[in-house]
Amino acid sequence: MHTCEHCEARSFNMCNALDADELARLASIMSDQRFEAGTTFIEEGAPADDLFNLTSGTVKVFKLLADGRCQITGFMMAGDFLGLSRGGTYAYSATAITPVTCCRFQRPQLRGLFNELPKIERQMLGLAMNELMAAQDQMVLLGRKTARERIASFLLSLSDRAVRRGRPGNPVELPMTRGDIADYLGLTTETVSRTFTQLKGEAVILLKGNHGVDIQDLDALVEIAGQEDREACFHPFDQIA
Amino acid sequence: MHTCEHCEARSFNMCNALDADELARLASIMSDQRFEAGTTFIEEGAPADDLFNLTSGTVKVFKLLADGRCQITGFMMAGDFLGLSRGGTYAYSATAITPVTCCRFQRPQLRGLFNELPKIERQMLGLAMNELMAAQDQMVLLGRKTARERIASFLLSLSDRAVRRGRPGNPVELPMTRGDIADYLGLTTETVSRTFTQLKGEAVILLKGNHGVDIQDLDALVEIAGQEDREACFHPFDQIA
DNA sequence: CGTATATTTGATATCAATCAATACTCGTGG
DNA sequence: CCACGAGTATTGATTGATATCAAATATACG
Repeated sequence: MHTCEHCEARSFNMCNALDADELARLASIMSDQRFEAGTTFIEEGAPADDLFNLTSGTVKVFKLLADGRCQITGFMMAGDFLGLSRGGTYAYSATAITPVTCCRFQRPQLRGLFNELPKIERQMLGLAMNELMAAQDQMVLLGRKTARERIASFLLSLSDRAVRRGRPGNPVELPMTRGDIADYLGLTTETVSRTFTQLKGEAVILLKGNHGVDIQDLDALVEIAGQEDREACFHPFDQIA
Repeated sequence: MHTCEHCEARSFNMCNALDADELARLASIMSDQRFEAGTTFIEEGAPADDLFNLTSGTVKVFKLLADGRCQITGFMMAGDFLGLSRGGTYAYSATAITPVTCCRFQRPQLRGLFNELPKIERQMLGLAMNELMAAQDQMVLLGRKTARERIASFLLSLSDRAVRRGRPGNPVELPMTRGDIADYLGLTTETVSRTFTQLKGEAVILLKGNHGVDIQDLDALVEIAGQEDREACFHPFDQIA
């Protein structure tokens, strides 16, 4: 019997809003899946047959322009949903940047479940609202922040996210490459690297190899980021009604 | 009796998914409201007591940084919802840029209605998904497009939106100022102006005073925008399941 | 009409992109 | 265990797109 032991306790996800029967019903229509690092398992424009709920690992969600320019719209982790579609085709591409495990739902079956369990719909609405607010923060970052502010905001948001998931907020783990960070923040690899170096020189951070950052002066980092409200997750109702 | 005669027929909104009884129930908890141009009726951080559904006019939704930098995250029109909150306070500010009429819902009452009419929840989920996809397109624009591409994309998206609302797609109406456009596209007033002038010089557009643009060469504009998929609105289920 | 506001246009500055090496990391096999 | 190599990151020099600063027009509104 498939329960949700793999859904991390603090993660804001579908499972923790359902009772045992409902979980069983949910489990009956989902299958576990695993992707190697580097696997692109959702391609923008392809038929959107499945919906995924990550249980471990990190995924980059991105859109490409015709000439290859890439904008990463988010890094997805355990608890996050993937597979938003527009007119039956995926609205973005998704690539595993670490090995990933997830639950796969087939759309027709999920459709039925939605009618059976309105709770799930509410939960999804809450998740969508959270994503929407994160998207708005990212628009502020991309439209109006300097490279320095972007990097500081990024580190803080990764740290907050780790804490929310019950992990230490420091040091910050960076499973993605500098290029991925650049594609997420609307910068280039070189600018990301230079900015890290600069913050290191000011003793605000310490680089732990290529995939870790130790925050040495949190106050300074918050100051640099331009202290917008730190992100938080609430019950769906908080956002809508 | 309050019906939805003011909800524009082609607009993707709550009312057209409900039957007469449900509409009446909805009407019973909402009140009409009007705002003059220039009125800021939602302030980021203020207690989020109300939710608004626009019936006419245009509203800019924005976030401010501490030093006054502004990012407009969207222009809202008839059918759109306003009042997203985070922990009981509004997540953004909203200012009418033309005279605006809207329906106001008080949260506690709306909360009850949600439990009564799950349809509304599904409709809201669909709206949220559409907004999320628009937000992702905007991230691509802000993170990776040139000023020229941003202006072209903006004009096309306003045109599409007008068509979807049953209005002519050309000429494009621009109720907002150059400064608003700049704050939406992550540019400055001057760059917006220069880019309009440039496109006019290439006979791609024709400026009709300060608040109108005639698209003279649609193909060229699409080409400049970098032809991502044109936006479209679908049934909520299309996006989720 | 005249005044305030919004827009356009011009000159210059600047931040980040680009182009170009160099250095580091990490996995692999000798 | 170390050397190699491919990918990844850093650093440097220069360019370039857009911001900034500064007038000059145009538009809208009382």
